[in-house]
Order: sequence, then C-alpha cells, then structure tokens
Amino acid sequence: MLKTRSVTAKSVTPPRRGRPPSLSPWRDAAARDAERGRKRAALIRAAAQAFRANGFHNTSLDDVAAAVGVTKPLVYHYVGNKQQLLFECFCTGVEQIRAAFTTAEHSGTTARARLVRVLAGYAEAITGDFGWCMVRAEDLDLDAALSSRVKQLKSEIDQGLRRLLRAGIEDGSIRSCDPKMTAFALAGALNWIAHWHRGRDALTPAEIAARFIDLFELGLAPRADRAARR
Amino acid sequence: MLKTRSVTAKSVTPPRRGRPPSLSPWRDAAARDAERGRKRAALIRAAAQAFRANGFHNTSLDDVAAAVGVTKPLVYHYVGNKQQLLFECFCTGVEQIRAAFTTAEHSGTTARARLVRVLAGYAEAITGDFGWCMVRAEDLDLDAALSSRVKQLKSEIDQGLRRLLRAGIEDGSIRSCDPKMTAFALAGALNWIAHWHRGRDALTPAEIAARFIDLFELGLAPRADRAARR
DNA sequence: AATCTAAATTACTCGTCGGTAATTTAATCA
DNA sequence: TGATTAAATTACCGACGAGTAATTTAGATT
Repeated sequence: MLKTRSVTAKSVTPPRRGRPPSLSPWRDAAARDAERGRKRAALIRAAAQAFRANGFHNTSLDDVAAAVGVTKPLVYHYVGNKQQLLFECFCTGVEQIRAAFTTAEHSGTTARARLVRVLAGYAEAITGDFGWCMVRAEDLDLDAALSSRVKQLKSEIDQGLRRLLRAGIEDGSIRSCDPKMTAFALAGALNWIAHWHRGRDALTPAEIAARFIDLFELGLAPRADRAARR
Repeated sequence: MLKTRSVTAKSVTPPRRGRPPSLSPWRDAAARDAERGRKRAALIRAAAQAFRANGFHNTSLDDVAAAVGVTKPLVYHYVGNKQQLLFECFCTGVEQIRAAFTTAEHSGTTARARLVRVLAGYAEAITGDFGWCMVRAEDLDLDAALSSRVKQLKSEIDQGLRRLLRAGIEDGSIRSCDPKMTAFALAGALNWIAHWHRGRDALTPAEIAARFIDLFELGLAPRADRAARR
C-alpha cells in the first residue's frame, strides 16, 4: 500500500528533475501551489469516478483516498469534507457546461443554432468524468449552504436554456413553445445520458448529441403529417 | 408515540365494526390476508414518499416505520430488508408504466398515437408517489439478485419504447430515426420530471405530458425551416 | 377456556464510516 | 545547519443505522 502510494503520487507529480534547483523563491512557491492544485484536482476527479461507479453513499472517503494511493486524512487536508468533495465534483462539471454556453453564445448565428451548440457541449460534459456527479448531486446530500449553491448553479443553466429558447422564438428560428417545459425536456434527455452511458459505448458523445439534436429539431412526426396538422 | 401508532394503524385499518363476527372462517382468513396486503402497501408507499423526500440513504428504517406509526422490526416483518423495500417501491412504479403500455397497445391506431398514449401514462406514473424510486432505484444500492431484476424491468420498458418507435417507422407515422437513442431521449426527458416535479406544481401531469409530446412530435424547428431543410 | 399463530414491541449487537488529534516525514527558508 | 511550515500518516472516537433475539399483545381455532 505504501509502495502504491508513492508510485501514484509520483505519477501525479512529474519529478521535473533537470531544472535548476531554485531559480527564484517566487517561482518555486508558485510551482508548489500549482502542484497542490493538481493534486487536489486529481483527488476530485478520482472521487467523481468513484461516485459514478459506486454511488455517493456507497463510496467511503477511504475508497477515494485509496484510489489515488493516499490516506483519508489527506482528503480532509485538500478538501473540507465529503459534502465539499461532492460539491467540487459538481462544480467542475457545471463549469464545462457554462463553458459550452459562453462559446456558443458568441457564435452569432440564429438562436437555434446556438442552442444546438450548447446541447452538443452539454452532452459532451455529461459523458465526462463529472457528468454523473453533476446530474446526481442531490440537495438532499448537502447541508443548507452547499445545497442552495447547487440549486443556484442548476438554475443558471436552466435559465440559460430558457433564454436561448425565448430568443429563438423571437428571431423565428424556433417554433413557439413553452420555454420552461421545453428546457426541462431538453435537460432531462441530456442529463439522463449519465445514467446509461458507460465508457465504451457504441456511439461517441458527439454522435449521441447529433441524434438527440435531430430529434429535438425535427420531431418524430414525418413531414406529410406535420403539414396536414397545422 | 404509542398513541400516534394506534391512531395511524386504525386509520389504515378501518374497524368494520357492524359486520357479523365470523361469517365463515375462510372469508375471515381472506380478509386477514387482504388486511396484511393493505398494511404492506401502506408501508411501501410511506417508504417511497420518504425516499423521495430525503433520499434513500438519508432515510432510516426507523423513519419509515415512524411515518406509518410503527416500529422498525415490523418493517422486517412485512418486507425483507431495506433493499427489498426499495425494490418494492420500484416495482410498484414500474407496474404503472407497464399498465400504460398494455392499455395503449390495444388502442389500434397508428404506432405514433399509441406511443403518445404511453408517454402520457408514463408521465403520470413518474409524478406519482413511486416515480422517484422508479427513476432513482440504483443497481448500486441493490445486491446482485435485485439489481439484475431491476435492470431487466427497466430494459423491458426501454424495449417497449423502441418497439413502438420501430412500428411507427414501419407504418409511416414516425419519421425515420435511431430507435435506441430516441427511446433514451424520451425516457430521459420523462424520468427527469421526477427531479423537478414537486407536489403542487403549476401544471398537472397531463399538461406536462402534453407539452412534452408536442415537442417530441413536432420538434423545435418552425415549419418553413423544416421544409427548406429536407 | 386453552392453545396456537400472527402482529407488534423492547432492547440490544455490531459493522461501517465520517471526522479528528497527535505524530512523523519531507521540503523550504533564513 | 537549524528552524519553520506543509504534506502525509497512524491510531483513534463517536454516532448512526441495519438487522436480530427475546418478549408481549392480540386474534383465531378447536
């Protein structure tokens, strides 16, 4: 176990052997900080993987620590407690989705085109390491403070979707619909990916996103039907 | 607590006071069995509500027992253990969805119309007491035997959706699409309702279903666009 | 009335796991 | 080199909760 530990720690921390011993104390401190950040990130990622594999409550902090070859108290040294750990996983996932929003919003086409881009990025994020935590992080498992922050972050994403839908209705690229329910349906379909997608699936995230987008854009009804109905 | 218990127990068990003491021993035995079934069902429903309110792992069996005004060992008397309890909740929910399938399948219209009916029933089931358990019952929280039964039941529902989709493509009522991914998207959107729907929402389950179905049938793209694209 | 069975309770065990205090090892700095 | 701080460990506590054994209450059977 001890051996495993040191090995894993090294793999996380490349030795950077050939460098001058201390170029400047400042740069050294910065490097140490970065190192710390990297270890922390590795811990959070390992937690996310364990949570997805076994569920939050079936994963002990000993498990998480062991996954990176370390002991439990160190987890507390890098992250406050188990709730915090889950919260960090959640945030990391959310960050990816927010990134999808910001990149998509600056691609100045129609609102529907922007929405499609967001959905693709969303799907990509969900299939990543933090997708499961993002979807399943329950207010129920967090105390009041963290729970409300989670709710707020979720709400921001929801509002982002609704805003795009409204914009699309405005600019004519999206058919008139109830933005709230539509956003729920979109988010639900995408979030659900976290439940069934496992590592090596037949389709890549991009392919999955493409099928979903096809459904959401064109619907199930064939053309003829659609014309006849409205 | 004791007082609460007997009161609640009575409310579950109407006294049926004015009946002849023992019409036939057989009928009596049957009545007792029915009684037992009713109590068991009440326990399972209470568990489902508690699980939805606080999550499976944050709900102790003492909580569940207290919710019906009873003590923990009685839970073991009616249901094997905690896993079994979750499993029963799951099954009760699944049963509602299967019912939606069977009633819809015998309404001999187009496959798309049948699918729409299934989706409506599905939504109704999800918003019910057992919706949350059905969606969140994790293989992770169940041992091998129950886990595989859960997977099988889920798979049956999935296959049912795919079959309807294929039938619709066949009879021309549904546009050509990937049945697997489409079924995942539909199920995901519907399952997700369990995450945000809380008791008194603005919309009734039927209304929610209607909006979802509208989206799934017609898609987001306006007519003009659609014609231009294909 | 006596007996037998089911329903329900009290009081307990025992494992697990989140969290912490005390200590050691390694790195940084003056 | 000696002192200071961060990184990491060992060894522990306390609580909670699933599950059980032993016991009591009540209902049905004869």
